[in-house]
Amino acid sequence: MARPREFDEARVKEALMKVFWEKGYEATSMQDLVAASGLLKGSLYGAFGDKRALYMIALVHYDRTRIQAGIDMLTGEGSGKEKITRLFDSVIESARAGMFAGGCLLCNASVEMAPVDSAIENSVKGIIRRFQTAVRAAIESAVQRSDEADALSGFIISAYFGARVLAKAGAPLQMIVDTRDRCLKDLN
Amino acid sequence: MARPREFDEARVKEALMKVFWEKGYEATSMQDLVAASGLLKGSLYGAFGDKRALYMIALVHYDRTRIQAGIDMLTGEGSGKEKITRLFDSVIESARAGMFAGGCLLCNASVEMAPVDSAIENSVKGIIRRFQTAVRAAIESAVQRSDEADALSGFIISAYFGARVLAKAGAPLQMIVDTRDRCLKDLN
DNA sequence: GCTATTATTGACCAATTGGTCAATAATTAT
DNA sequence: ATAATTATTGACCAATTGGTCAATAATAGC
Repeated sequence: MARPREFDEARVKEALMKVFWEKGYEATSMQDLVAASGLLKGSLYGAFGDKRALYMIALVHYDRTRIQAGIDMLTGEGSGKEKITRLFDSVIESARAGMFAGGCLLCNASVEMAPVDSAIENSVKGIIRRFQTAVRAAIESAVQRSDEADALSGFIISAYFGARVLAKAGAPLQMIVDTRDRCLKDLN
Repeated sequence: MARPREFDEARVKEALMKVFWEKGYEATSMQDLVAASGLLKGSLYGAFGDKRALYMIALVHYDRTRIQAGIDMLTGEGSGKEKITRLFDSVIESARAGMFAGGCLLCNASVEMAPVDSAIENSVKGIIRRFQTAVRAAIESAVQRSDEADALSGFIISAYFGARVLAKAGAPLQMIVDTRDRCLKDLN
């Protein structure tokens, strides 16, 4: 009944996300998004909305791909200790690789956008909640008393976020390794 | 031999810092800095340099005031456990207060500026090093084997950064409390 | 008082910002 | 074929961006 879209929505979302991921919200211009997506400004507005809406879409896409991949890592097989190890090893790996300066979009959004955009804040909080729930489930069997899992999961999220920030700052890799090891200490 | 400055340098630096602290680099305009400092653009440029230089000055000022205050907390009297407690309690306190959205300028700079400005990156790394050294010194006597202090200090910095990010995102206060408690666990 | 030096001022700049819109194109249902 | 609907296009916009500069003002040394 109407003219069909010429672009692949998933591919465009991925492209938009990568720009915000690497540069942050404010440092990203509509020109950057136009260049990365292959769409023209008018099309971006027509299809998705303004810059804020694009950022929100990017965050949701990050959640559904990268965060979900992390949660899958925590949900798969292996002991709780192995799962948390994998989680931090992915940080170490990407820090070692260097190059891509994005870090973790969820962290970035927490620092840059959550304090100034309540819709983003709510979204970020929801993602953190889901993330923590997955961590809790992963360690529930790896901990002595199961009520420890609650507090431990919050703490692990903190350490994870901190490690991501340190990695982005270019701090010594050893700090991240130490963070991982300390998080694993009481797990089995 | 020349016309004297009409402004109080320390006061201006404090004002500049607060703007960058609250809004970040990109979201801060020269107009914001002009308004906050009371100086005109030309004076800011003449006295300090361009926007990047102003940010650097703000970061150094943050180091010499806020970070130093944190280090002083770690250097004063009390057990290692008490010192680390104080450190995290300051996060909890400012998270509870809400209102001021700045979080920790060092964290913010790690996320926003370190990856795109090598001068800032170096400065951030230096501050983190000093911070970690102070934490190590604070816990050296609070730990069983003194070689633990090395790894533990890196981990505590991670947890601290993570707590700051979670606080800024508006995550549940309980997560930060849990982070603190877990960091204190092996200290005495 | 004059000179040299530096600070302050505000007008000014090109470039870029996020965003709009009317014209055109490509569909489907009739 | 035509009408209705939606997508694409690129020119266009006012506002703001970071930054410059010549004129003026205030000081210290002579």
